[in-house]
Amino acid sequence: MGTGYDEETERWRARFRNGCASRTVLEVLANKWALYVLSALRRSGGPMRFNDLRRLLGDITQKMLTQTLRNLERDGLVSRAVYPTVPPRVEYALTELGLDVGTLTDAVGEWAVVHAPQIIAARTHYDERAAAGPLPLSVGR
Amino acid sequence: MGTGYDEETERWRARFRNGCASRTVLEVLANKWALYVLSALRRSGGPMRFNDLRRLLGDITQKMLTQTLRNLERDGLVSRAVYPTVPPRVEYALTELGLDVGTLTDAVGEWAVVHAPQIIAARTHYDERAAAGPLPLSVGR
DNA sequence: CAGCATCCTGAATGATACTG
DNA sequence: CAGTATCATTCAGGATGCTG
Repeated sequence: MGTGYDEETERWRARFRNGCASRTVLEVLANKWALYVLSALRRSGGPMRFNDLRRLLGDITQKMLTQTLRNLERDGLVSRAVYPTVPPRVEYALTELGLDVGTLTDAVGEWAVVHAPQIIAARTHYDERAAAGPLPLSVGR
Repeated sequence: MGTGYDEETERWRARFRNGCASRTVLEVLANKWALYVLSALRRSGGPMRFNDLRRLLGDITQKMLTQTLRNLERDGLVSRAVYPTVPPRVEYALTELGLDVGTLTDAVGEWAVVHAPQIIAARTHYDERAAAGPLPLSVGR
């Protein structure tokens, strides 16, 4: 009301005000290790123990693996089962939702394999021009 | 070599060592304003000026809009055209790559609309249980 | 084995003021 | 109009050491 925009624009803005569903999902997947953990669990096809994941991922710290797993559990993508044995046994697995997100990460992966090289190339190109200094006078640089 | 994993696992790890294409793409899209700027430019269907974007996005600061546009330009998703008039006129538009990424953000959006509510619900559920304190003795909490 | 607690660094985001 | 510059804040990520 009173923003000076037409109805359709107002609707567009309403959809994109913070809380947009896409950003919720992107924030989940953009965590540094989330994609790797999800992928590892997908690949195993069943539950994995903490140190199995840790070894498979190689250079992740315990803290980050714990944190990533907690977040994924909180978001309902991963389940955590504790068996009160000695030594302790904790198994992580994908939930239905976690399995389903695989369809999305696959889509991202397919797009990425094709286009990420173009993004990298664009960056290199941009950085080279930037290093060459500002252009003297240009239209549509 | 010498990590104790079989060939197939080694190949999996190689793909997911830092530099995985999916993460490059996710890092681009996960910036707080990237999705909104891309969406605004898509919606307009043509070039938009700096302050048009600023007004449309509402609560973005100049700094963040500038930074987001520079990043998107660097990544080859947005083009920047400067017209040396008085007052200055700068137009931003989607490149071919920027237009193409729309197919991906659409996919994210479709998945998100269906599943983001489940993620939100899982969080609420998790937080409620956490607030209730640790469970006394549980298997597979 | 599967973690938790602590401390630290750099990057992302933002508020504010100034400028060609 | 379309920025740049500076300062403050927050937080993700990580190194290290300890524990039920």
